[in-house]
Amino acid sequence: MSERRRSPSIEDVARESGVSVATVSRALRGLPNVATSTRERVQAIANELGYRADPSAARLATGRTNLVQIASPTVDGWYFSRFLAGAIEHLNANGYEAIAHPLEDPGSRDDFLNDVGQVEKRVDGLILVDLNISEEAATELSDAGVRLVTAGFKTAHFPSVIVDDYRVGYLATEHLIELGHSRIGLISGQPNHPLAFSVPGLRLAGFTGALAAAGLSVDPELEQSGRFTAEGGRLAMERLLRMDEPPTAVFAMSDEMAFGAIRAVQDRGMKIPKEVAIVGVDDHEVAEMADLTTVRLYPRDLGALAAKSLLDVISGDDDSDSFGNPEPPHLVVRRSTTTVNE
Amino acid sequence: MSERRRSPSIEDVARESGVSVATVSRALRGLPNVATSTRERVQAIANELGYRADPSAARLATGRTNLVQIASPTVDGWYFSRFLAGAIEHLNANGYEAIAHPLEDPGSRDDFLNDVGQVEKRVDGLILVDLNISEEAATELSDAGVRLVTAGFKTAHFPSVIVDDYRVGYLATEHLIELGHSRIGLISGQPNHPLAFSVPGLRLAGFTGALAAAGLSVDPELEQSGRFTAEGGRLAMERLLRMDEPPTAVFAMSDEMAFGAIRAVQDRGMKIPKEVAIVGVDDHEVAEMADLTTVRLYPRDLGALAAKSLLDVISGDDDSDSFGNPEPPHLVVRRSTTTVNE
DNA sequence: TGCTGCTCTGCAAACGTTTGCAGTCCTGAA
DNA sequence: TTCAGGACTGCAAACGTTTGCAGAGCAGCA
Repeated sequence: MSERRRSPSIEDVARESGVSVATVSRALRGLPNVATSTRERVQAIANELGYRADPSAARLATGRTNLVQIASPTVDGWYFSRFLAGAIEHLNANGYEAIAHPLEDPGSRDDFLNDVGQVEKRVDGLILVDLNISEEAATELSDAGVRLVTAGFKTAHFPSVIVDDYRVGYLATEHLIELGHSRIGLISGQPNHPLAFSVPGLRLAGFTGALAAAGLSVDPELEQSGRFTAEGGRLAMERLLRMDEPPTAVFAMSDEMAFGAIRAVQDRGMKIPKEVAIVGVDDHEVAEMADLTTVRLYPRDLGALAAKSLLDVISGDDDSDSFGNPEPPHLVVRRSTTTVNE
Repeated sequence: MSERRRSPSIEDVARESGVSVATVSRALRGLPNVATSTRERVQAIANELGYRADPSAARLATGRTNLVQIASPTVDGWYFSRFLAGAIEHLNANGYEAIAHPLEDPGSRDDFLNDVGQVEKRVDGLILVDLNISEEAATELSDAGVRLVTAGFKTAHFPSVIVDDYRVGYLATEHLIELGHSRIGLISGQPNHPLAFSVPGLRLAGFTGALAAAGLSVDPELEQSGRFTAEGGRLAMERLLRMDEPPTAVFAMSDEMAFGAIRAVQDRGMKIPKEVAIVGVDDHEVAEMADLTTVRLYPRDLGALAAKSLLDVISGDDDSDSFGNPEPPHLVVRRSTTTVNE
């Protein structure tokens, strides 16, 4: 059993180098007004002793934690995991650690909302991704002085970084309409909680918007929830195909659901895109292999941008409420909708 | 601009309820030896004031952070994001927050190794997943008193939670051999850093082990790196197919690489499994849709198990070095290797 | 020489908890 | 009636930093 030796404190460094703790603190943090000679000596001793400032003590003294929390519906979805990766990379590069905080079930969302006012003491900032928050909650957060950036939706109080999900729905649907389809199915996901996933609503709006622009009516029966999973997409597509008058094209709100949908179509022995055309969203790595037409998103970039924005807010230069938004979503046409541009 | 009011401290609660801060602290944390009446009064006041103990101060006083760090090669890979999800869920359910810390590039790995000794002051525990760490580094960590659980590999010093990656390679390869293949390609990933991804080596060992058991020799030319991405898998497969004597079957170390490989085969106009059989690893959601034979893993369960183990270690009941391991990997046969069991 | 102002350093007060120790009060038994 | 001991509470010392303020020393200038 190896001994658990107490790690050196700032006092040890001070004693060893014959200066006060204040000077050590200043020397090590690169503050001005410390003689070069002392600074070097202190650094040497600190190095030798393997000293690092205790984060808890520093946090207590400064009120800054160098911690950022990222709350998202999930941590393992295609979109969110990439968002996380982009955000964390940027945060780590700037000396912050990232607390990943998925809010999968309504229970954890309630918990989260309950002590959302305490967030300010736990972390320096918060990134809320694709989680609708009520205006009251936003006000409370704002009053509590929480540094917050939202991603994927907007509030009145905080800067946000968004993807134009109306456009996503519009582009996909417009594409299908241009190909001559008029009976278009929708595989969506469902919001259900005060802190609900905000994306489906916007994509739905884009979907109906495109239909309306083309003078087409929407048939509510043609919308099926796929719960944003491949399996859910497959089941949704099966329901659509079983209808008396099935759609000739389908817009799935995510590639994963589209994959499931493709499978359901193939299992019925039907041909894509001849009998059913399918378009997804994301441009999942597998989409290319599956020849899936899709609306490409850039979650990793978005995460990085959200992180950057938050750090700006934290450091005080939050002059503008809107930060440069990333590459807008755009359509990538493949063979799941057309055989033309091979 | 809304006012930034200072949040109430324990002193405010104490004054308001006419007791000392010590009593407040004890009352709120449910410690014994506080009269029920006082406890209730204090709780009421605390509630009314919206008081929550400042985590930084509590951490400084107790030395416990209620923070756990999870270091993994990536945060957005299929496997790792699910591992994370499982681990975080368990941690959050037990009052811990999780710091996600990807170590994508060698630079960040070096940084990580450098102040790995300081980990103990930042968090209560550390989960290291699929990152080979040298025995010296492990010793250093152990000496520093770091609570650590490794996942995906073992060290002499810490409990671990593992998936039998030798078995993964063996099962996949054995399956191909049983189907009559003798010239089997391998799409792998490459380790390159002291803190390297440890999985490929074991799967490779299982691969060669199975070949050896069948009296087959290994042709080093048949191993191509796919860098654990779909695109990489596709390129690797293209290289294999261009060989003078291409393999009749391929074992890809991940489903994503297998997807790319499938695509490469199809682009050549070749048939799966007739001309090339393919087996992957993971049982990615899309694998079923792609009819990909694969070795199924349970990363989410593994993450939860790792978290559980770490919490056991933290709370002191780390009697055993090995914790129940999760469901072992097993083969899921689909049509990318055989048309028989349709 | 005397004064101003700058550079460097130290003192000590926060920051907001937790917890060992000691004290007070009270109940019940001898 | 006395005393032991238990239940409850408070005092004050940590925990390890950061930072406002003031002082010491010194150089430059009048």
